[in-house]
Amino acid sequence: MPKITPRTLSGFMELLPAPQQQMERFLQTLRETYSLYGFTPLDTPLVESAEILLAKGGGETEKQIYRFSKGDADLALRFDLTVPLAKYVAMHAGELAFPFRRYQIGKVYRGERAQRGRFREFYQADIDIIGDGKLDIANEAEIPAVIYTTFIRLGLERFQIRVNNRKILNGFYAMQGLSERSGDIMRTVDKLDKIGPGKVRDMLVEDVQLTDGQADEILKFIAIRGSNAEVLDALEGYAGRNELFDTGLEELKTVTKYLAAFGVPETHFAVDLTIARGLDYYTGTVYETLMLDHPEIGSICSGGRYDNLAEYYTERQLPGVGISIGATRLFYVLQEQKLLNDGLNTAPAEVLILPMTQDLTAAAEAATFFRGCEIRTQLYTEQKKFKAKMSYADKLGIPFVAFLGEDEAAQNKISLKNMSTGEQQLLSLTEAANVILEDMRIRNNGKLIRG
RNA sequence: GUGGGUGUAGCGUAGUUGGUUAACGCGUCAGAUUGUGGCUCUGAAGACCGUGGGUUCGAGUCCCAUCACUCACCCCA
Repeated sequence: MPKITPRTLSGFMELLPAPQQQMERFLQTLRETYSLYGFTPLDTPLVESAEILLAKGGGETEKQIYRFSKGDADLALRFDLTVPLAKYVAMHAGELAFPFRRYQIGKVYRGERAQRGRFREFYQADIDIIGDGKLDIANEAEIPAVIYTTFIRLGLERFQIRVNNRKILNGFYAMQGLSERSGDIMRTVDKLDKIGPGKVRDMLVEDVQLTDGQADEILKFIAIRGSNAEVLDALEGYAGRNELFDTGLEELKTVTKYLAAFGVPETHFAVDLTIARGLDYYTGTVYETLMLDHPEIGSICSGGRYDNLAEYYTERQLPGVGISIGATRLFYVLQEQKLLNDGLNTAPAEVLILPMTQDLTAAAEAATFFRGCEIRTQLYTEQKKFKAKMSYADKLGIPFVAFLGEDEAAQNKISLKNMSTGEQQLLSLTEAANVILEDMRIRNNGKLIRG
């Protein structure tokens, strides 16, 4: 029979068992940290009616979304987790307690060309806080604090959360009489790090069609750098000329102040007037997070404040603030840079039971006993050569092997072998379980971590 | 969507101006070692050189097409 060559589509990540184990642990850290901050988990369907997902219409979403039909239904795969959240909150507004704080970790789909660190199917790990009618500015400082803690817990040090405020940008452009073209300008200015100020100026003049004077004003504005206090000081120089700008500046000052109280050290966040990206529904504070040693990968986490989350689905005014970690991209970078915690055991079990007899009863009973002790246990059931069985444990990195042959059975014991030291003892099941549990504690620095 | 690059055992690669049995490492399997893995040694299996066509006495090598992958742009996590 002719075979179909197995392949995985480009832009779709598929891992071997050991890295998958690391991925699960990675996602688990995200869940634990999010819930530490009082966010509740949410899951929504991967597939939604195209009408819902494309309510906003136009733009990149329309071009990149996976859309298909099944019978008469016009369906699509979710493009992000924010739109499904908007639908969910609009639908259940009457039943939810506001401010509604939810986290969601799920796969999203974008039909674009895959690239290094850019996937077509990837995990987003979102947190959002949705208010009913109003939402206090303090939330805009708490969100990056969650991100800070998450990254620290993942063992990362070299990252920086960059913060800006769209009101400042829009207010500033309004001062220049450029409100109409603020989107184009922001997108151009955002490339500053990549292409440099000279090129940005050229693009502003040629593509966005600004006058030389306007371009120079913008360049001068985005050239404002320094410590957060210095940047805020410099912005004061523009105050009093535009109401929106002044509001934005007040917000940015407040966010900066609260960030410290939420435990984010100044080393890990920076006011940066060039960041503006993210989806265009952001109306206030915006965030973006970079790995300092790998800026070329781009943002691994971004978000911001939006004033009306569910405007396409309800009359109810639902302002919110949220952020999204590109979990697949982040995992990919960590794996590539060998920043994942490789010290932790990625084996599927702590102990492998090797029966040496045809009858597996005693071995199955031993497995049941270990599992009852909360020890992850595998039973090797195949009648293979001893060498092959040992080799199986070795390849999977299983720390202990328990032999169960006639000698052991006669004494109602097992031979427990520690695969890293080679040490082997004849023990009762209870004794063996204690040895394994003790070893797990040592390997995990005193904490009993399973899986 | 636009523009470059690359396709050779499971994986990573070599392959001269076109020349006869396509090479190497890792991995796999077997044996040295029938109740002891990793390390070592010995041996084996495994590739119609992405696919289709063309040029040529002769194509892994040159040309065209096609598909796949990949990088950059757009956009974005």
